[in-house]
Amino acid sequence: MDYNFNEVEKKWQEYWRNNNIYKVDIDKNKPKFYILDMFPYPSGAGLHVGHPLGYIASDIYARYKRLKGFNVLHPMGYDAYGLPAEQYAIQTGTHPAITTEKNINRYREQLDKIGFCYDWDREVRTSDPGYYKWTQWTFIQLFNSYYCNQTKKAQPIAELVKRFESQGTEGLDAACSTPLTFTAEEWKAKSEKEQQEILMNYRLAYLADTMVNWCPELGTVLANDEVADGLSVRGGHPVVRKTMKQWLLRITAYAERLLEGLETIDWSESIKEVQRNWIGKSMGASLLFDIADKDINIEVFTTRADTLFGASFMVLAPEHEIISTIVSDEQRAAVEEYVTWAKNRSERERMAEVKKVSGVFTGAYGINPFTGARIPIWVADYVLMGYGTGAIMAVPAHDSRDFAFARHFNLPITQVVAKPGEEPSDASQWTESFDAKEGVMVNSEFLNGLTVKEAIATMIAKVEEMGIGKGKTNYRLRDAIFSRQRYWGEPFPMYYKDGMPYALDESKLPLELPSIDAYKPTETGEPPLARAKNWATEEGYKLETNTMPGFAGSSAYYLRYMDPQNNNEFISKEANNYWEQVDLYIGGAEHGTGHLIYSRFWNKFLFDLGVICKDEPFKKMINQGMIQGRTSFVYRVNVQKYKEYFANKEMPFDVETLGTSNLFVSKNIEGREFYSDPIRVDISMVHNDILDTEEFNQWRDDLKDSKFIFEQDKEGNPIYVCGWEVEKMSKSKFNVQNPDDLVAKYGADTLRLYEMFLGPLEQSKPWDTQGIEGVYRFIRKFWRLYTDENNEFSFSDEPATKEELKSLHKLIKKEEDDIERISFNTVVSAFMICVNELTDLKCNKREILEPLAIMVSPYAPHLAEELWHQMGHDDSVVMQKFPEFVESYVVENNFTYPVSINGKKRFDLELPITLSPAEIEKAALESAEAVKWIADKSVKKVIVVPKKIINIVVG
RNA sequence: GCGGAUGUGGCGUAAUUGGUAGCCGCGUCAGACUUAGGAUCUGAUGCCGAGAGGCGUGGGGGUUCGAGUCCCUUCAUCCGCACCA
Repeated sequence: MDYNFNEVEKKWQEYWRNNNIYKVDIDKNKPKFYILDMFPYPSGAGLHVGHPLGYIASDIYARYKRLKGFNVLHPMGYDAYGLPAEQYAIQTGTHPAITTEKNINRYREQLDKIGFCYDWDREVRTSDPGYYKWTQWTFIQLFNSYYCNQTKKAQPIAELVKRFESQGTEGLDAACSTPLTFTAEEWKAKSEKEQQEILMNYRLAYLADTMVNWCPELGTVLANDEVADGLSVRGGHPVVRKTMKQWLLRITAYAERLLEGLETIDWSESIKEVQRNWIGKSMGASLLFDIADKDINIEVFTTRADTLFGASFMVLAPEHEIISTIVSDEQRAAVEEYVTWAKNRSERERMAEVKKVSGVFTGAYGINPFTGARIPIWVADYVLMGYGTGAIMAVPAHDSRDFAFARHFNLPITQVVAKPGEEPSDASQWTESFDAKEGVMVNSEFLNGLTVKEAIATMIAKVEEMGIGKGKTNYRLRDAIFSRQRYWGEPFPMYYKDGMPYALDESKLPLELPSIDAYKPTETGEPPLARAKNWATEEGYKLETNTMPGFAGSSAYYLRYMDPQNNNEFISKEANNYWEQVDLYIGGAEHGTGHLIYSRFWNKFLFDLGVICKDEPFKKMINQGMIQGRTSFVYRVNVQKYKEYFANKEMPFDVETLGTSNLFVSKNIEGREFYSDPIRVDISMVHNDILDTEEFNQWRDDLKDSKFIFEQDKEGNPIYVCGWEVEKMSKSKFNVQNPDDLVAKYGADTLRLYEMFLGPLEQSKPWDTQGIEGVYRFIRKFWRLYTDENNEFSFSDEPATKEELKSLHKLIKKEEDDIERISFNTVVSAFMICVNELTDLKCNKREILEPLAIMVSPYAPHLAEELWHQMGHDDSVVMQKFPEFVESYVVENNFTYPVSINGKKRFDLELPITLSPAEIEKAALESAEAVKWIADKSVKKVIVVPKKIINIVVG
């Protein structure tokens, strides 16, 4: 009988809970450390081994920091609003709160079994009224704020009103939907409703008609990051474009700060790049083109102002409002047809046909402001209304899309940039455009001879001087659509009066989610909340029936953990000033353009309000990789293919007599890949890639008479060998590793260690079902260090030997070095080495084993706690201090140098560690081995790297 | 197309950051204890070679006394964005 992890783990989990070991409070005598996991959405499927990977890593880091004397905040909670519970509610009528509660309890049970050190007193749930009160509160603040581009921060909308009253829009530079100009008098003359409409143009949370991603299947709109390839990310339902009145958050106001802030935080380069792309800053110019024979002009945006002389046509997005004004009578019918066609195409169709060129001529012409040339204006859906001005000047010679368009419709192509080192050529003969921003300008009047970079600057200066354009920065980032036509989400704290939205008084918060009789839209197509009885204020004004999206509740949850029970303010100054921000955030990289950018935006807004003290929410972030499944396959013989394959050959087995429906052939039987179909098989029936055929027969009714063509192992025994592939872990692929099963079989500590041992945290890797045995052996070996052959604890109080100390000190150094690099797999290796060494040394000394138990406690907390108590301590190992690094972990006084002759290692030389480089060199050259190797050659050079290597160059 | 990574034994990986490549583990092989082993323990295990020795970090080139690590080039795989003017 050796280590009984079941008993031990249960005992200490109870002890930790009963003694509130992991409770944390503000303690100004200690430095703080805030380490956070992305909180999970509690789905019905429970956890698989991939989920706890990041949690285990953060738990180890949190425990380590605590041993190092930090006051560690390490909380956990639930992102409780989500579509699955609501879909389930629609189907079954079960209130999503009930489903969610059930799932949360299951999650909690699973998490507890792994032995995390969360302070559960700080748990938050986004669907708790006490929590979403502050989500609603933040929304009201957004509604009541505008963004001043001069002070570069959010300011109260009341200040804007005062400004309008005294000076109108004079001198105003604020983020807005459409630039407006009016005087103070004009403002005062407007009705209340008109004024509210104007303010809506500036609010950070505003209501507007927008093109949205409408998902008919889900009955709601989705944000851009919730749509991929024209399908909803959750559920994979088709998404169409549609204009609807929606709440939006003016995140675009913060584009520049979101971009700049990336420089100040310690995130992976790849995720920063994802965010930079998403923000998509590009600097260019906006230019005005007059329209021939009309008294209007069109504004275009370009990053290539230098190529203006090469603009041979213009293109408008199909949604561009000027189209109907400029279109000629002859072209009107064709244009209208095209616009209608373009508008009705789904996102998916559009994406699938990106390469297909389509468009129509409007019959109108723009005027090149420099040459006066008339250039035709076209409408085409490759120009997007949502970016820039929805209109472009097309320069086919230097833009591949314009080039394709010009080729298709036979429009002129004019070269204006000469490739570096080449003479200009006839652009109409080109097979592709020259898009690079290099080379020298040609055919461009005053720009000729300038480089592209110079030409851009010169052109912008010129158009600014002429008053027909100006330098301008554009962002790809769009305002975030914030309305969802669903039930299971935060209600907006807004009501409607005279058709305009107003915020509820803050004292009315939280506005609780009402009960309704069914969770789907009303017959008239209104959102589910319209079903609620008396969904109106006390005065009888109608309340908003949309709810907030999933990212609302997750955008500032990390702040609430600092002060989770505070019912009077979002977060107290005291709590925020102490905990400041998240020091280490661990979670998946898939939230790069969603949660992680919305959080940064909310954080910056709350910072502007003065509610919090840090401008960025997450100082350092680690993105853990995904754990993939390793799917096993069996191969079912396809009789037809089999007969075809062996048509002219002798058949190795007779399919007719063996039966034709469930005949499986082992992986390495010759020709198998040509006549069999792979079928996924549950990994629980496969050991070391060998199928347990009896279990397989009992797996499903339709397989109970299966027959097998075996291959032979080395001893000639018949075995059925399965194939395998790395895939996403999922129930339908029969490759799910359930943490509960693993905990039951090997214990939580083994699971924790093994998840870390699997490889670098940030890398995606398949779950290797066999490797866990090795870690399990290590755990038991560790246990045996502390126990004798009768499984009794026994320790010696003798002083440790140099060798034993060296082993321990090496481990301390390794653990301290690697944990800061979040390289836990190498630390686990170091533990294994140390335990192997100490086992060989038969070490049972207290002096070694006590610090060792403390050191292992972040990784295997249950085992460590048991050992600690068995050594006679009353307090928890969690509360101990990490052993100090002993500088002289190299205990010997000698150092062994590898000596190389001409870069080739020849022998080892042992020298005192105290020698200077010159002395080392001298000793090396005089050594007997060196003399032998150098022989008659002359020594040209000696390279000495102290404590590393000696290299002698001879010739 | 643009951007970000990553390439090391049969497999997962390591390498003191430019200094003896392959630590630790899996798998495999051999041995011990066993009626037995999907148990436990011990040893071996990069490749070629009987051996001495040779070859080895995707390929090619370079810098260096010395390169998995730095530079150039090329190939392959994965991920993200994508008609963004």
